[in-house]
Amino acid sequence: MKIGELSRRTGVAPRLLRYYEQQGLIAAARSENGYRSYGEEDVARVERVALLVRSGVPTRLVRAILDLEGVRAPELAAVCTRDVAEKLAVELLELDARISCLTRSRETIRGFLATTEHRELLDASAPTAQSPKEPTLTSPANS
DNA sequence: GTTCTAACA
DNA sequence: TGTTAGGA
Repeated sequence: MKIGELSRRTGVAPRLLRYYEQQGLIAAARSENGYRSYGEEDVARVERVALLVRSGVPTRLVRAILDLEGVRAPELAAVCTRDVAEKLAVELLELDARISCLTRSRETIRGFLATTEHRELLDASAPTAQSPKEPTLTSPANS
């Protein structure tokens, strides 16, 4: 499929799709006319990238995460440089800090809403709640 | 009409 | 990112 269709199916603007490609987050084959050509798998890939980015993960980390998932063989992981490992450890710390921050914010909001007369809005998919086409989270391991 | 690259405000 | 230019 071409970029237009991928854009419609993922809700990600063509402009952004090209940007993600520049950042090495997604790869696209090229057809004879020079147009980017995507496969079905790319739909999920893009949704995943988009979710990661929307979650506040810097593109540079998104790239790292995606690359890491590609390295399944323990033999390869074993050769991870000390330098690389230390950088990843730092990312992990920053990620934990953000998750904690977001978790506290969520509880604060949830707690407040539960106190109001609009508690029903806490029901997962409330009619008015805006949650259009949320991709079903991540692909690999996801709760 | 859709897509491409490059570049500016 | 939006958008415009100049092509294919």
